[in-house]
Amino acid sequence: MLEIYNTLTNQKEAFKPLEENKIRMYVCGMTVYDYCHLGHARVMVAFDVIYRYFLDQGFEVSYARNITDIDDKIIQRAIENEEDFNHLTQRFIEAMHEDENSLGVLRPSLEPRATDNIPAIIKMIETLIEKGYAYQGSTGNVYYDVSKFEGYGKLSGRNLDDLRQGAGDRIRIDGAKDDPLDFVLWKPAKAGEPSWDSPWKRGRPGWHIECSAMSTELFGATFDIHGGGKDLQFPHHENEIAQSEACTGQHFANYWMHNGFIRIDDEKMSKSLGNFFTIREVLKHYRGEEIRYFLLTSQYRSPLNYSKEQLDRANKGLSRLYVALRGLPIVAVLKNTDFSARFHDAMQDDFNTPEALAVLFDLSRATNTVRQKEGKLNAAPYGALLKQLGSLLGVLQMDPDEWLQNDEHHQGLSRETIETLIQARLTARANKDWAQADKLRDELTTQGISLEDKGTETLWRRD
RNA sequence: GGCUGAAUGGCAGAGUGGUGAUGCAGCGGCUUGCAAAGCCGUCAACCCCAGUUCGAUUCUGGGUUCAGCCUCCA
Repeated sequence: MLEIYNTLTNQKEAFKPLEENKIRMYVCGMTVYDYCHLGHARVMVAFDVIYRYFLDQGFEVSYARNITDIDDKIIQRAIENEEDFNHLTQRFIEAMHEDENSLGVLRPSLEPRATDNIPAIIKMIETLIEKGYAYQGSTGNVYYDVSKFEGYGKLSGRNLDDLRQGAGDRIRIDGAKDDPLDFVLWKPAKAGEPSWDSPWKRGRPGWHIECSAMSTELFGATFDIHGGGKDLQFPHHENEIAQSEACTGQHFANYWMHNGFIRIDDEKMSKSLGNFFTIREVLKHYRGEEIRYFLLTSQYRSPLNYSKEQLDRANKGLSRLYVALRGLPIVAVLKNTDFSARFHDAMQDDFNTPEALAVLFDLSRATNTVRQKEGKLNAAPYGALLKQLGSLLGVLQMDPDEWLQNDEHHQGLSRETIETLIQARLTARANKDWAQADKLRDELTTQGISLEDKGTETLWRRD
């Protein structure tokens, strides 16, 4: 039975979709005014694994991950760059898709964009005004009146009094608002800013409303899963609930899933702290699959510290798994094993990927043992299972030799030179000229090439 | 101040009321011309103080420390 930790109730719950066999999942995606960093990579990969697992379990999955392509920061960045805002957002959407490809992330089934859904947004704001949940302030902004919504704070475990008290002087008292906690639904445009016609002033939507409008538009008033980074729990998701439930009068998402942060030196990685690494920066030194593996070494809700050492370990861990697969013929998968059972138990326990990876290592050991004792042919079904389970995590799908010989990041010897040196060494070995053979091997070792003698042939890999 | 969540071996990171995580690193062996890889074995942990229990790292209470949210953030 699949259990998911639900942030709404702060406990693991048995997962039951609204419609049998069908899952509707909405995840808050990127605001596209800059390159994605590792924090974004974590959301992408975490929900990608969840998506893959649901698909593997035979569900029909509608997975929507929105793109916020209009907001204050986008406008500001466009002005700084002297660039049309559509051009800016298009650039970073393309960059995002490149990053996703590098990480082996499947494209969500839907990628709704805020600017494509302005009519749905306006419609929802109108309904909120009609129902008395929203009002237009003196400056022309349309605000959501949090005091009208009874359940405000239920996702983040707060109440209005706590919030008002905790806010202190951090929240500016905007004269146009009835309550400092009210948030903006529609914002009038300044001259030259991107804007849309509306029943109010010409302007643009506030940040939270797009997700309410688009998820409701795509999935209806109630759907199965709503996800995103932990930092969106408040206020973004809290506000989404307020907007959607006030508008439709129905329960919004059933399961809320929030992934933990990436940290640098035990501190949250974030744009405001300036301590972030973009995905493409890290890709200069490590491969996408290494980054992906690194992200899977901790459960998605736990914090995860980024360091070079961790990425190096990811490389070693993956090498161990790929070594087990190396040279095995392609055959049918081993059936009904304890390994699959344990793997699925781990995944069904709120997507426990570290535990699932542990199973892959046990399985690789079994593969190696069988290979040593009974030969390649008998080991192959184990390898096939290893690769199949790996596919659920989005790893181990490359050709093992290609992975181990890693042509992506080296500045050393070419393949041709390596092969030539290996041939020369094989000749020396055949003549039992160990001094010459060792000299050639040392030469390769200093270039970061490890050799493995297997009978009459020699395998090599880059460290 | 309010609200969350954490504290596990040298490092990373799961999990459990009583024996195994797993990976990296270390140590011994098998294997190898010697290595590498692999296999076998091995070392080693559960923040502190009470309580519940035959037994607690795991449950309860208190404490300490850390991280996050309460302001844009994945």
